[in-house]
Amino acid sequence: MNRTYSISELADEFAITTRTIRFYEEKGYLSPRREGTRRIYTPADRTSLRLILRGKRLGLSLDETADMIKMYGSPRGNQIQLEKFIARIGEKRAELERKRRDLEVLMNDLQSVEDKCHIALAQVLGSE
Amino acid sequence: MNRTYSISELADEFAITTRTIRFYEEKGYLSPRREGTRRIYTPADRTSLRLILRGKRLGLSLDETADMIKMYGSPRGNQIQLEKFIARIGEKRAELERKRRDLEVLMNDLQSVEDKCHIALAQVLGSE
DNA sequence: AGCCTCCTTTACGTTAACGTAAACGTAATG
DNA sequence: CATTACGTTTACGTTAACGTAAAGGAGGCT
Repeated sequence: MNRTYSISELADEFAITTRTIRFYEEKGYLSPRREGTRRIYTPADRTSLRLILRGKRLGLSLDETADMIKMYGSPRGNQIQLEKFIARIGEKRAELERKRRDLEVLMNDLQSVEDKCHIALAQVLGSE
Repeated sequence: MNRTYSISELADEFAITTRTIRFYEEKGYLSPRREGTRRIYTPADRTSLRLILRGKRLGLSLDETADMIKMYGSPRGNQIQLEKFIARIGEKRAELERKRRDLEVLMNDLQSVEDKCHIALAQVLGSE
């Protein structure tokens, strides 16, 4: 069942506003078909939106995210082009790797703060 | 050796501008001491800056990052306060967990694109 | 018919996070 | 002693990513 979506259905599902969705279209990151004047979104459109929001959560700009989405097609081109493309992917992965390290450090820090909290809590409860 | 840093030393080290550092101070995220009119940064200031930039790379706002940095002191307070604090930490960790999942999905996607590239490359090289 | 709901376009407003320029102080260096 | 390097404050400018309001169309319910 290849159902479709209205703009407010998508907005509700992803907890964003319709303005945001229209904004993404205005900038060229989405292009739903029209039925009369109304926008009709396919599952593919919905996937694009999900990818955009995922990139956003990771601190990527819309342009950066759009670049990555473009990469998702099947790679084509001659040897030179393919090699350049692989290099670009490598850069992106390096960037994401750094994010992952940042994330781990931050989560470790939070963990140790929480540990301290539990110790403090145990002391408070023990001295009553 | 508890050395200190000038503003441009820090700017160079972290590949940002002095304007950025002054902006962080203006917003209250840094407060270096002064020697005459010049700003002098301690290793602790430098650490704060590093934390700010780390948060930024992960897509956190300056306010969010500053909130997290504030958490880093030793936890104090009565039972209620400690429990609320632990709850706040839990929320942050949940948010970071989601980022981590997002990151893994994205990196997997990139990996499979790269795989396709290598296959395409092998075909190009094989058919010459 | 009147109202509600969902949609549309157009357009000005807002916020965070800096950029950029002007105008000036101070200290070392050729 | 003039230039160069580094620092300062003040203030207006910019960009991304939407928010918000106005004004209206199309279909359905009562």
